[in-house]
Amino acid sequence: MAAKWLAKSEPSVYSIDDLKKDKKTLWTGVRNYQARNFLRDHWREGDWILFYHSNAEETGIAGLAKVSKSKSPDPTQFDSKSEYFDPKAKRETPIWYAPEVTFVRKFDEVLTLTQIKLEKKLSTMAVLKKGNRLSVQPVTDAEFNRIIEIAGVKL
DNA sequence: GCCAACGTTGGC
DNA sequence: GCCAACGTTGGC
Repeated sequence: MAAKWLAKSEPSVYSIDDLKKDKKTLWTGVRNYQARNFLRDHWREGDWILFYHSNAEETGIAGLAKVSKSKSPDPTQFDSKSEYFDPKAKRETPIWYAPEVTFVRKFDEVLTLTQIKLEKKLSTMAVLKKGNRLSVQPVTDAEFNRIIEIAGVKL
């Protein structure tokens, strides 16, 4: 069965609307080892992604995407002009990974962090843990299904 | 803009 | 390997 993930992005940097417009994108710029391990070792083609807007006017889950290509090295680590450039990374030994992510849909309304906090069935979500800054987090089937239900999405 | 919580760096 | 200093994340 396909795994489920939550991935954070600041909408001022890259929003669900940007993904809708682009249809797909490489999930570049993750520079945290724990998050990197999820991207490199666990994201598989067909996995679901909850697109989370952080540092936003409306913080919360803004839509749905899918992993369309896994295990792809993040090209920005090799680009000396990129803010994500990593001089330690070599093409034959990449450090950072950027799976390709494809737009599925935008929620009619953002499922806000406030709503998530109020929802009993979502109380287990990693994103609610105090001080959890991980930009990539696993989501359980139960959590995912409840979110989809609240958002009124039929898959 | 503030600041708590966390991850990373680097001296020892 | 310890840990203080520093930088970043992200909610508010």
